[in-house]
Amino acid sequence: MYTETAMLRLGAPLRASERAYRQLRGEILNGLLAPGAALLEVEQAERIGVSRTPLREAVARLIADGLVVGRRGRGFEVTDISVDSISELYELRQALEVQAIRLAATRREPAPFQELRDAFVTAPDLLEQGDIGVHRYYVLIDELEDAIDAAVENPFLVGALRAVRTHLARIRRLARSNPRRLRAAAAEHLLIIDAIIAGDPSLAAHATHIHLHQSLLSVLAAIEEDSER
Amino acid sequence: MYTETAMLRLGAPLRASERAYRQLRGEILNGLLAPGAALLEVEQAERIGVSRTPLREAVARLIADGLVVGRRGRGFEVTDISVDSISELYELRQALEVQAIRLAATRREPAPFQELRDAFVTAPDLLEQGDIGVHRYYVLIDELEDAIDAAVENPFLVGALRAVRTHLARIRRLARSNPRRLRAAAAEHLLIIDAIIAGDPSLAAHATHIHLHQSLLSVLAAIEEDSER
DNA sequence: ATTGCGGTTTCTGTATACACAAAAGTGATC
DNA sequence: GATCACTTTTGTGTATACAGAAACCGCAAT
Repeated sequence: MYTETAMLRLGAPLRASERAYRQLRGEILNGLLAPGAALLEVEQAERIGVSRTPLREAVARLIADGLVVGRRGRGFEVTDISVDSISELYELRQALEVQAIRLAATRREPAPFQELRDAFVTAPDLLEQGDIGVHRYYVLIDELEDAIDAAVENPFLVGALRAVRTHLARIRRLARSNPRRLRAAAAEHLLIIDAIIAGDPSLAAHATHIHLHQSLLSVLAAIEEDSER
Repeated sequence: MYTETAMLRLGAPLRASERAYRQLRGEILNGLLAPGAALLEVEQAERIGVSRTPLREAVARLIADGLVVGRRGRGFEVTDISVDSISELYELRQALEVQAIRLAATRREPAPFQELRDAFVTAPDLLEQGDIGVHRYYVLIDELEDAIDAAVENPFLVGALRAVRTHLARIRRLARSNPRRLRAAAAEHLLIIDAIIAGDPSLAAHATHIHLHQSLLSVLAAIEEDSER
């Protein structure tokens, strides 16, 4: 029956290892599995509902992602995020994003960025609308990142960026940005987009450098603030 | 992205998955397993002398390293190296090495670089001595890279650099550099080292940029030459 | 009270068996 | 001779069983 094969392809019974990977990754990124949390194979395998073999494969991928480390004797644990590691991550991020933006401004196809420009112009309004607006703003940023990735056309660079963004997702969680910072960030993004549209790699690179500098300062300040309470 | 440093005690027999990983990785890097070569689980497991489970783990790590890709229908194959991918890799490498050198020049502890400087001054002599000298020269470069990694003190950045160097090892194999290029490269390295010792991040960064530009040109020329024969 | 030791338990590392899907081979029919 | 259905083979995905090692716990000795 053709419906059967179709269902097998589309209805997508994901492989168990893939399911385990996505679930664990998601739980780590949204903080459900906190830094330092122990991952025991049998325990996690039962919880997720797969056997140990696919679970091990999932954990191996998480280790490669840098989200999990094997610990000496027993099991694995979720990597923790220190203030130092945030600064270090941003040193890598600076290098990658500046290069990516530079390439995007060089090879740009302006159309998608024109659309994004329009969206970012109205971003400050969005940020007046509370949590829903903030969420929409983050979606916008995702779209910008996707557009940049597409414009860069470099699997190596995009891959490295993806890895960095994985860690950033965790950092954002523990240092929620304030509205003022988000408005400033929107303006910075707008400048970057304009530089890409204008085909000015140097301007785009400098604007990105500044943006990331401010972003790091804001993150560190937010964490400082949190830890004082 | 750095791979698990493995919890192996000295003297302890290596885990089967680790053995499989190292052997396959080595064979891919030195060209024994050529780009495009198929990796069948059962076949490779028998050859290496481990069962399928650890072999799968090894392959998963190779995929994370970007040395192997899962292919359409069946099995896995060694990733191939196109001219395009070399240029792309160098775009990433530029970003990482420039940032690394910049940081090394900022945080430098001059001592190890002083020693390396002395060694690089005599590098041209080394290159007169045929293959043995060339090999020694490559060892010198490894030491320079190690010194930079240590000076950078950034696991994220160093991890990304390691990944890039993995791919570079394969590229070097298929584009052996000529002695003239190596002599020029030695001079370029000397300039970079001097900039680090002088604590001049900007000079070091620019010198690195130039060096990588020349390096890419040389690699592409060598490949062009080879393919014409 | 603390520390050293041995048994117990738990967990990982590895092998293997089974199930299911895809490709290749085979034969029959037109 | 070509094409299509069916069988066989091959290979992956998953579960599970087994072995060895590390942590835990209680007991005893100082």
